Amino acid sequence: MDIDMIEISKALSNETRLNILKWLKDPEGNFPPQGGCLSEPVDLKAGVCVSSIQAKANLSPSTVSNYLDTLQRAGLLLSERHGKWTYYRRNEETLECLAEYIKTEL
Amino acid sequence: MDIDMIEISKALSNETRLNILKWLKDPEGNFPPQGGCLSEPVDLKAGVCVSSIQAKANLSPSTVSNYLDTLQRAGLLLSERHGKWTYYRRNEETLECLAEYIKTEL
DNA sequence: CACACATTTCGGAAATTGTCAATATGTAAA
DNA sequence: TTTACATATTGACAATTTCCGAAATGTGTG
Repeated sequence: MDIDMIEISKALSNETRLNILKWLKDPEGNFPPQGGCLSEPVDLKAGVCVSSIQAKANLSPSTVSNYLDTLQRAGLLLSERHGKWTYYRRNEETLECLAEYIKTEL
Repeated sequence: MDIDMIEISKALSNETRLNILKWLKDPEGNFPPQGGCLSEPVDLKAGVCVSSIQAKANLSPSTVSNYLDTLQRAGLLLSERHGKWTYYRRNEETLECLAEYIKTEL
């Protein structure tokens, strides 16, 4: 796993994006149940849908969609589409690598 | 010690600034001896002067001066003036806090 | 198929950043 | 004090980023 430190730093240098990452650390505590796709085994383990994040961030859907894309391109989030919804969750692996990179490489 | 994650991320989201931080991890290996102030006990422990960093970064003095200021305001570098020279060195404390913050808070 | 809804993409205005040359400041040496 | 050099600040302009509304795309439902 290699870290693109520039992309990651850019992704982290915005308060809302930083908050999204923190919120997703505790989806049950920060978001309503994700009941969108009842027939699929989609629960909070799969992540949180864009509209829930958008409601909490209080920004336009397009902005939030962009932010999530930025975070995903940096490798900090993973997404999974189920029906109409895209569920985003943290990519803990990258977060761990990032902490390790800062400790050893930077 | 509290971490301003946004300021730090902005400071890190530039290749040259990232390189400066890495270069300063091994001043002896990356820079010539800093002999500017012979009467003072200034060696590489105090850091590396702006012109040495500027030569290595291959950017204008003003740009490098700016970058160093950005890194210092983010708490990632410390500076010490000795005579005509300003010596910059890493602030290991902040780097450690940053790794810790990412591991536990983010 | 046609509709409604979740999300993404596009286009653009405003704000920020990158970078330099020119200028200013601080300090040592002559 | 005059000069020379190291660094910092300022002003300018290009490039990038932020953020929105509008339009486009994808998908389940009637």
